This record gives sequence, C-alpha cells and structure tokens, in this order.
Amino acid sequence: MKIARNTTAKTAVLEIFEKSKTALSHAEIHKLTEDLCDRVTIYRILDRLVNDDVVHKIVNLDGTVKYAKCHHNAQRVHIHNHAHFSCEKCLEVTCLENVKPSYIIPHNYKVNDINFTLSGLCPNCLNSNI
Amino acid sequence: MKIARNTTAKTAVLEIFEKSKTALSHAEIHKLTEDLCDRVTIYRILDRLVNDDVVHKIVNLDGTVKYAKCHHNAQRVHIHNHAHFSCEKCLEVTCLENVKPSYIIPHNYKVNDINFTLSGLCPNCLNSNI
DNA sequence: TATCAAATGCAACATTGTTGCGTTTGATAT
DNA sequence: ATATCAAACGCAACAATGTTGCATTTGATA
Repeated sequence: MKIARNTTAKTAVLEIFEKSKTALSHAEIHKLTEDLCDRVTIYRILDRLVNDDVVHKIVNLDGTVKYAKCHHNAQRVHIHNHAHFSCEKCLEVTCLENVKPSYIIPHNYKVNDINFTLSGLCPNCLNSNI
Repeated sequence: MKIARNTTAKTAVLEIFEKSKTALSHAEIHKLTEDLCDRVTIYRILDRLVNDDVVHKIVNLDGTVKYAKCHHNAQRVHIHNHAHFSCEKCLEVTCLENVKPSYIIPHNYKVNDINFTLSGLCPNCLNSNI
C-alpha cells in the first residue's frame, strides 16, 4: 500500500480549498499557487485528493470541471449525492450540501455515483439583477 | 433573425442521431459521418442543434460530453430534467426519460437548467458481470 | 438564374488532461 | 544526524477537445 506524504504543494492546495467558499478549477488553483509547482503536479494532487475523498470533482453543465473540499463527517464510503449550483453569471460553483435529489431508477441499473448540478442565477447575482 | 438551412452535413448528423440508441460524443459523430465534413463543422452543427432544442448536451461524470436527440413533445421552452445513465464498463450514455429527480432548493436561487447523471453499471453490463 | 447570408473548410490557436522518465524530497529506520 | 526508498515532483512531449477568423461554397428565396 502507498504511504501518502505531506508535500508543500499538497499543503498549499489544501489551504486554498480551505479558504475558498466556492469550487475551484484546475486553472484557478494553479494560478492561486503562484507557480509554486508545475501544472502537472496540480493535476496529480487533485487526483490523489479525489481518490482519498478529501475533495470531490464537479462536472459542470458547460463541461468545465471544478473541485471542492468535502465536508462530510468521516464516512468511510460515501457518494457525493448533494447538489451543486453553477451560476450562469458569475460562473461560481457552490455546493448545496443540503439539497439531495430523490429519484426512482429501474432495478436493473446499479448506481455507483451521481452528479446533480443545477444552473441558473445564484442569490448574489439574482439580487444584483433587480 | 437567422434562417436555418438544411445542409447535407446537418441532415447526416440528424440521421446518425435517429439511428443511435445511445448518446454520442463529437468524436463518435465525426467518425460516423466518414469525413463527409470537417471536424469544426460537426461542432457548429451540434451547437446549432443544442440551441434549437433538437438535441441536448450531456456532461458525464468523467467530463466527457455527449449529445442525444430530444424526444419531448414540441414543448416551447423545456428543461432537460430527465436523468442520464453513464455505464462505467461499456461507457455508453443513455437517457432515462422517465427518471426525474425531485428536490427542494432555497428560494433565493433561480434554476434554469439541471443536469442529473447517474453512473454505474447498465443492465447489459450488470448481467454479463454475473 | 441572380442574390445573399447561412454554412463550410482550412489553418491556426487555446485549453485541458495524460504519460514517461530522471530527479528531488518527505518519512522512516538506523 | 544520516542513510534509505518510494512518493512526489519537474520537464518535455503528446493527445484530445474545443474555438476563432476568414475566404469560399451552397441552400433557399425572390
């Protein structure tokens, strides 16, 4: 089994997640690290964090990929079944931790993961639109 | 206002959609047209079809983008609120026309579109796994 | 058949993500 | 403190995906 290490790059990425209220793309994270490390390293760090269930990957309606820190309570195996909201105006993606979809699916499908993303206007942009 | 035209390329793409039971990626469609037209043209045709609500765009959990023909009944404005299933094994994406999620979202969000994708094993692959 | 914009082809480019490989570095044991 | 060893890294190269500008072609209309 692999033994994970706490590298400067990984620590920096985790701090960035901690500070951010919204989900971040690879490019945004890379910019925020200010060339602390290579582009590829960010990809590898994100891969590991997703694998370790520290962050989750969010695929947006427009095809962009973002990452956000998990706030679950140390569950062993978990599905990120909460919704994500993607604002069409400010382009921010946020977790709606409490919005969970209910649905009925034919029994002959085996569901391992779900992605539930809503897009439209977030409270901020909705306000400034009036 | 723009007046759409029925070009050979567009007709070919629509036929491909008609024949396919699953959602198709840009690359798959391009291959199926057998170099009838340029790669860029496929992109532009797909853009138009999505805009005209003839096909809908499905973003998968792995970030891949696929397109499928809409089967709605001439609704004027509609949200593609049905679910999509993405098989981890055969990689096929299908529409689950009858699976619609229900959810409760805070009133200060304005939802314009939703993306609900499930991934796991489809009936075919589930069977062959036994 | 002339007209005119919609649609196309082509080239060039940007972004995103992956892989291989030699080097560096963090955690552990000595 | 230092040796050890693999995890993690940097770099280069590559592949896939998507976008844009512009000259050319083509489909629908008059």
